[in-house]
Amino acid sequence: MQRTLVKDALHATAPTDTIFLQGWVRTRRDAKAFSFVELNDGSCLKGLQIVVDASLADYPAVAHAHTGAAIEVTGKLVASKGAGQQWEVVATSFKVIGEADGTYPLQKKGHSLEFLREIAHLRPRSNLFGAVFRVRSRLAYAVHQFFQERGFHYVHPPIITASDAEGAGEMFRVTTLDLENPPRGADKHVDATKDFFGKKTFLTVSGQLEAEIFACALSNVYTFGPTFRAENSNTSRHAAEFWMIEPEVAFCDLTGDMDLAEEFVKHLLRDVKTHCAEDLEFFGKFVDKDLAARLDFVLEKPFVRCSYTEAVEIIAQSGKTWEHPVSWGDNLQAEHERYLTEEHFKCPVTVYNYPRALKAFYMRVNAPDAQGRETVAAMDLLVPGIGEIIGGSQREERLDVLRESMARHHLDEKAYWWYLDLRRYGSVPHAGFGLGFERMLMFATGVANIRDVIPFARTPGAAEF
RNA sequence: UGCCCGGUAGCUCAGUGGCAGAGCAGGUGACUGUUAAUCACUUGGUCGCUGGUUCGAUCCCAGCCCGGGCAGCCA
Repeated sequence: MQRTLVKDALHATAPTDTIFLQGWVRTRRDAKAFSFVELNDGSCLKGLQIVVDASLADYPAVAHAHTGAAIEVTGKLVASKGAGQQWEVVATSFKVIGEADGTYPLQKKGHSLEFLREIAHLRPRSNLFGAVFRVRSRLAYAVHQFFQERGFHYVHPPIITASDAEGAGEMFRVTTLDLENPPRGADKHVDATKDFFGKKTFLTVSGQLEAEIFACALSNVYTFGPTFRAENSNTSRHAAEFWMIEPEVAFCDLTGDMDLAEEFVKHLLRDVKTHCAEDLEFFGKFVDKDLAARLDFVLEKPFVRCSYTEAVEIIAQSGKTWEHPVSWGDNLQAEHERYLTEEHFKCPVTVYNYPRALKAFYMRVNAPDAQGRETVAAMDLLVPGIGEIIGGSQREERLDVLRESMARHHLDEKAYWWYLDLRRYGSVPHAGFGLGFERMLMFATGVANIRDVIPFARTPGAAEF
């Protein structure tokens, strides 16, 4: 018999004589003559109430249907006599497929997020994590939908790379060399030419440089895949392995890039709001009371755009005492970014045109300002509660300027020969950005820790599961 | 990596320099419709680890381990 998902059963418009369900027991309530079993199959937040009469031949099985047990139920879908739900199933058959005894760690009571992280193999069965991972799935779909509908092509840059995408942080080394006894050259250093790829290789920290190649051929492209950073970062917004989306657009300047970023963020939030309404309502109730208001607010208003130079002035004139006072040329600190987006503008803010010295070599150099200060066409999108969610730039398409920037960063042109070739043959203005998928998910759900929006978090000292 | 907070039953937590506590979960029973059901009874402990102080340490001290928060770095 065909299985019906709880989600579909709950949306029934009429009673059904026979329905077949499979799932896991969330809770059970026994009376003298019958039991209530709440069945959840992950298809949606809510469970379906199963009523098992004590006269049923299968009734003894109910005693084994503890919280967490896997069950199969056949029965009639009927209007519930109780107050809490529209539909319930009166069982005609009730089978326990996989028992769960009293050591099952998930209880009906609330658990701390820290505890649930330690049982990452079971936490998807909780209300909160079921909701998180349904939203994660939908959000990934919305990413593809947004770009595909706009004529962007999905490209797959390599996970293993020899190019040290400068400025993006520490990299994980990939090697098959014997670490106990590596081959050494005449200079006693480890001989990387003996390694699997004949050179030093790493896990990618960004697919951007490769995406530029494809943008300069297919015009509009995006990547969406895992990204690795070996920084020893211990914060609620950093993971060593995360998913990143990197669109790259040919014939596009920084303004077009900021437009795309804003449209993209709004599309994702709008989509989740439409298609994950029940899960978002749950987050609004138990995770972040202001979630719904914040999402509406973000969708309604245009994001503020503010140049780095203006931002520095706003921060200086705020009248606040800063742990790190800022003057032109300094990096904006977390406290400054938070002030801009949470207090001053109370809105997502795109800060653009950063000092050249602070940013990566590939960013396009702007004309100096009246005081002769050099900036690059970079932008960061800051959102309340999280901070930087997007970082992007227009890329330097002029060969001579790019070579000068590389020299400033002490980069070897030979290692970037193919990147320079793009500027030699049919070079065009182009721009792109990177959006941290998990940070977007945090923003969309209100979940405060990145470890709780990724199935199995990889952070310094932690790679369980 | 730095600074700060924490670790007591399966979970959430209280507590004390002198026999280890509650609620929930588990078990037994009761209950004619429950919704984190309720009620009665009940099982359950290396008080993170190691060392020190003490007649006596779960409690005080030191080191270590683990978890969390913030900062830096970033998406």
